[in-house]
Amino acid sequence: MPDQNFELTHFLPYLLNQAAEASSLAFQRTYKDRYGMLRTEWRVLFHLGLYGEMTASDIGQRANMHKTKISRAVQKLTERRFVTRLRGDQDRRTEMLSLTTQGRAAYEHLYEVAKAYDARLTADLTEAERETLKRLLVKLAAGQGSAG
Amino acid sequence: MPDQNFELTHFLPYLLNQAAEASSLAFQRTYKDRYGMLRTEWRVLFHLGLYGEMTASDIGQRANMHKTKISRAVQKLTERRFVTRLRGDQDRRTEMLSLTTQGRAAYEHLYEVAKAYDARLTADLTEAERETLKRLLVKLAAGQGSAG
DNA sequence: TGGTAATAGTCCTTTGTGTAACTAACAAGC
DNA sequence: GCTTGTTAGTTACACAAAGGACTATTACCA
Repeated sequence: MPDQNFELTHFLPYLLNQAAEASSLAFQRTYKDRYGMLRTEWRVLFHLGLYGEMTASDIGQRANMHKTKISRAVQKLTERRFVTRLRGDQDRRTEMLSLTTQGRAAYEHLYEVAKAYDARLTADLTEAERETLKRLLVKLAAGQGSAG
Repeated sequence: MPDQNFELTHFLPYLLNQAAEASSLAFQRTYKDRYGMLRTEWRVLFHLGLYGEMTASDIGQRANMHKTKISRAVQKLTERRFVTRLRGDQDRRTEMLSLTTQGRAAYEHLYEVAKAYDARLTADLTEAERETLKRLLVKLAAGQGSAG
């Protein structure tokens, strides 16, 4: 019989999933209801908004997203006139992605929404806690501890 | 133009998702490769292992899982002889779920694996960090800050 | 006891994801 | 300039997830 000092609610992957799901579920509405976006599309939009023009692969590397996801997201965003694609001159396999005026407007709106939402989520935390939490999450998201 | 002091990598739902995905992906193998389980099935198994017999709805409440997910997970676990169902006497809509000998063996093995994995994930963290991280995640998973 | 509402659990349909195969373009070696 | 290998992005297919509609049973209440 396993010792009971290790609980399911102390198991990190489980906890992370629960927290991620809970926080994403509520936030999803902000971009789904108004812009009909999926999470993948939201991510692409934000990458272009925050970091400027880039190609699909660039986004893939930064966001740790598979290229098929991005391909589909870009397709949707293009259909909805949020993003334009421009074939590269030197390398004609690549497409440079950028926001349209409409896309930028959506991004800027959603940016404020995200910022407010994040602030609300962490409102109860001390500054130190907030800093610790985010630092550790970044670490886990990247190489995850000594598991690397 | 939004101010740049709010980055995507500081946005809590995004971070949580990245960390959850990264940590779950690696861990998945431990139960998928050997027992052919999905995450939902793993969760059901662990609930029964940790907290004893209970019904599908009980698990749903504890794990914050939709009943259809549980229904399917239980079906699979039953097929594989990890779980048995016993129709309730008083209320014949309910089914009491419990682990078979084989199910308990799988649980006990996976329990140790989970414990070791969790320890490895948090190996780089100080005791204080570990405690803070988990406490905040529990909070976020439940009511999420002041978002009510 | 007959009617309405609520609950446990399943089924079905739609949507999203991951993988592998594919096309097109480029790069290198010979 | 051909062959071989690599990379960017798309497409196709199989698998997993999410939700609503459905069935069966129970609870409430006149």
